[in-house]
Amino acid sequence: MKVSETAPVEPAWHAGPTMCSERLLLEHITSRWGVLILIALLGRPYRFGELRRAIGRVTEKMLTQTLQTLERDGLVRRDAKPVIPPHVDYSLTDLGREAAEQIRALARWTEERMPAVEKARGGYDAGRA
Amino acid sequence: MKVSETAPVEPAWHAGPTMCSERLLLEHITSRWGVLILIALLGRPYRFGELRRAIGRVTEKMLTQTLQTLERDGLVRRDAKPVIPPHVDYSLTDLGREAAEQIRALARWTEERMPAVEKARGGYDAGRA
DNA sequence: CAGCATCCCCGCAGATACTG
DNA sequence: CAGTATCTGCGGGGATGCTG
Repeated sequence: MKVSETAPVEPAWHAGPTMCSERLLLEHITSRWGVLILIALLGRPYRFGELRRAIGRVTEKMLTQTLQTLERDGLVRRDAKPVIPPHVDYSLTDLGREAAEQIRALARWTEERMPAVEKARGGYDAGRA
Repeated sequence: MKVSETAPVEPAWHAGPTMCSERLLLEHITSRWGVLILIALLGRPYRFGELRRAIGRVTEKMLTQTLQTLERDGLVRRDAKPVIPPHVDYSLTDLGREAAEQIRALARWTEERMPAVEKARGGYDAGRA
């Protein structure tokens, strides 16, 4: 889908067993843990365990998985220092910083507009009861 | 999570059986069909079937479901005219327009940066083979 | 410390059929 | 035309255990 044109929406941008790569990238960025990782790294680089504690309630598996996905997309840089015990730093690439800033803006927007949304939800639910 | 502060990331913003409402809102906006609906409606109002055809490959169920979610969040306005056959118009609220513009910006960003991302993916995959 | 390998569950998307 | 209702699968994500 060329979102540069507003409408009509070109099909096949999105779904199916073969989801297109743009849609996949968007999926990665806006994913549950992707959002939090990007925003955290916008502050400063983090080590693995440190990031885990900072985010909270994320399993090692999901953190690893998401970090790998973001690294593969070129958004996160993985810097493994060959020492014992292992020391791995994660930081944003320039590309990642761009993405992170956009997603942070969106996250902030949801915070700002949450009262309005909550009100709308209340009204909607009331109209059905 | 207060994303206004960059780090550390406050836990419990996100996951669990009880996902917080901000996170839910973000989920709705960035969802598979949510993105496409918002972007389409940014162009002009649509009728149900018209929207269905414009987006393509979306089942009635998912379109209905996503529209209801977005309506409940106060992003989409549903205008049902009491005629036979039924005639229902969907359009963006002011809140919805704000969200849609942000998501369109993000979608456009993914398009612009896709070459760089593809390149990064190639490099990453090459390094493992 | 920073992962990888497995198992397992339930939630959401798709398919299908029906209705005001 | 614009939905609702029900069934089913499959895979994302959590829990747990192991490793260099």
